[in-house]
Amino acid sequence: MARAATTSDVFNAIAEPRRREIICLLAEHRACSVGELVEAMSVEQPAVSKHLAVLRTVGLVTVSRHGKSRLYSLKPQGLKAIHDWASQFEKLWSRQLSRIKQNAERAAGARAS
Amino acid sequence: MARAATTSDVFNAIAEPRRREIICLLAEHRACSVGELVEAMSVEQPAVSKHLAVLRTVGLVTVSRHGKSRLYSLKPQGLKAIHDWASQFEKLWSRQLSRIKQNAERAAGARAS
DNA sequence: TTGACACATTCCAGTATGGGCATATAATCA
DNA sequence: TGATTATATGCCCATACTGGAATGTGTCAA
Repeated sequence: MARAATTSDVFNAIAEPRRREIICLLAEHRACSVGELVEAMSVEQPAVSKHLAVLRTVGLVTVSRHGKSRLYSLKPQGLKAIHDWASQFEKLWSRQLSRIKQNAERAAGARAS
Repeated sequence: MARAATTSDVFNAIAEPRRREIICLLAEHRACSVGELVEAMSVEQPAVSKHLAVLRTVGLVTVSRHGKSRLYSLKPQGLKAIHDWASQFEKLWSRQLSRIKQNAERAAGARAS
């Protein structure tokens, strides 16, 4: 079997750095045309269009036509899925972080005494 | 240019479903040997070892030798990075969700009157 | 209708993947 | 030491990806 399709789910879709960049740009500005994205990123137009197609098929963006151009906007619910998945492990990293902190404080105390 | 390496960052590493499964298993049990993972998942041992190698290179797991077997355990900080990235968009999806809810309530009110 | 513009799509090349299989390596035991 | 167990690694194949170049498609203006 080969690597899963980028369009198979949100996890695969956001693995690509350019697509995460697009997501950030769409989050900052309410909606962007393809041309605006091309200008903001340093990527050729066909590449941007392809990335947008991936994001569209996994439901992370929507399109609307406005004259000659198309406006893409973010559909953030898909990102919530990622967030929820990671939240599963929140206790683990906070516990670990507090342990690291405790160790550091204990070490500092030992040095002071 | 080709697709980014699975080992290039945490986002690419967790794109693969088996690797997410391994992460969940390691979160449930404190630590697992390769054999335990092989048994829990329905994947051959070499495949599991390769997935673990990917997770190791991106820093999501650590290994320790215990006799003949090796115990893998989760290093959850890497997952915090994912969580933090997604948190960036939290306002957007909560806003959208409340809007959807409002619309639903308004529609229900219109039907009632 | 023709031309120009904004995007989308197709084809190509180079690369890397994930699983299966065989095999190498490390550690324990008789 | 030799055998066995527990993993890791190397090789192969089919698959899929990303970017570039060229081309198709839809919309607007004159």
